[in-house]
Amino acid sequence: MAGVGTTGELESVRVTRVLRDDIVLGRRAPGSRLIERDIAAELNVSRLPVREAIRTLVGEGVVVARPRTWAVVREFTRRDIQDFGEVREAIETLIFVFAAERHTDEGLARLRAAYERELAAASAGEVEAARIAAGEFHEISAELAGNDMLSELIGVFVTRLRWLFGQHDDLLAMAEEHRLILEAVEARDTDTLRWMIPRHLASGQEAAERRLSDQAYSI
Amino acid sequence: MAGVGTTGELESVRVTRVLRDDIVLGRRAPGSRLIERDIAAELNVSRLPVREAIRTLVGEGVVVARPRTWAVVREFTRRDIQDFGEVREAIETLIFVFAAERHTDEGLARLRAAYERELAAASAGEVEAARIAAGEFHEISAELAGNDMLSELIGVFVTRLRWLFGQHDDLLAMAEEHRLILEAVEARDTDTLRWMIPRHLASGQEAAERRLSDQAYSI
DNA sequence: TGCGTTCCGTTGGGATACCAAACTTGTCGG
DNA sequence: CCGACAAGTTTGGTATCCCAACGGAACGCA
Repeated sequence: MAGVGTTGELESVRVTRVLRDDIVLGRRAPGSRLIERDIAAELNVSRLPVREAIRTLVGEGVVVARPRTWAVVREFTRRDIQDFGEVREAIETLIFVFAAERHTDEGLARLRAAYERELAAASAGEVEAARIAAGEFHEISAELAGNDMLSELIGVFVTRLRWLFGQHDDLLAMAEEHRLILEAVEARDTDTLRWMIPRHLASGQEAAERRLSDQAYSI
Repeated sequence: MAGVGTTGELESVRVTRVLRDDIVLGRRAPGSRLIERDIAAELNVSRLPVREAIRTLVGEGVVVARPRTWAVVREFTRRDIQDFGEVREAIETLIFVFAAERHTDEGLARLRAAYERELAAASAGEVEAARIAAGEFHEISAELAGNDMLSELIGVFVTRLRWLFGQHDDLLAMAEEHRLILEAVEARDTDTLRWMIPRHLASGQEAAERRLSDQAYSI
């Protein structure tokens, strides 16, 4: 058999990861069909894990499924990105402000480590590694915020986040913004964070919207 | 067979609704087991729709599932309710402020209709009807906010919301608070909303926390 | 008695085969 | 050009079977 013998990992989790990466990395284009049987055959599994994976990705907002037809990779419109940004601004402000108020030394060290991984990868031009580290920066911040619900939310957002980051060209600029956030969190400077976050998001947002109008993903 | 012939509704949707109501209405207690085979037998369906339903409810945050064991109805701790409140404050503020800025006359009329249904039900002592109308008040507000992502979020939150409302005894007080919100939205008075929402949430929050410490749901 | 270990029944994850409902799509006729 | 219709696809669901992993209780040991 194919990838057997890895670990006790559930097939549905594996399939989810494969499909998610396919989508985020652009190997499955927005609008393309996700047909259970075909995917099951490709990955040497039954339709069941594929079904679960598709549900999960619908929950993460990168797949659209209507009853009794195929699901498709979601096509993000300019409007979707704008909506996402509005919500993200509120959530991330909450996260970083709470993180500033509640972080421990141990947690801060992990946050700094993620930033340093991101910076190193960005400097070396390792695009995917930088994006993953950037995602972790956000996830760790949510943990520092000491609010499980925020972590849960970020967990769902992070796929869309990866998609957005995929559109964000200037990795070094993003790392620099994360440095400023890191320092504000360390100094417990919530006032600075409250005006900094919207700006931070705006830069990634603009890049995504620009890219979108170029490639005309929307219908 | 049992409830066949209703409509083209998907079994998984029906099962989800049944389980959700069981949980929110307290017919399935926090901590009680959700065993696929048993539930499937109870509802005369196969295990698949039950599986999907449980996944959905995990997504809505009212069920906890670990791999390869039974799922359980979530036990909310005081901390969970506090975390939820913090996030909800940010999201709902966003919703009502945007609703105030962006609502149409038609939308406002629907919001008022929901409020009036809530008030009527609360006055008549129809608890469940009042709670449903209160939930719709929030959902319609999210629509008025003109941000699909907010609607999506509320859609996920609404089950937990119903659970919280289940702890909220004074239906008339809640309806009165919704009237104040409704008026502020109508007047596009965002400043008032920004300080009103936290107060509105706090009242429901307190009731939930009080009830929790009485019944000692947590471990 | 207190505690770690072993063992067995239970339970979910997955595979396979099959069917019905309904969604797509292409075709034909007005 | 548009709508009705027919054929092919695809999902949702059922029914079974199997296995690995988990939970819990009995057991043995210190």
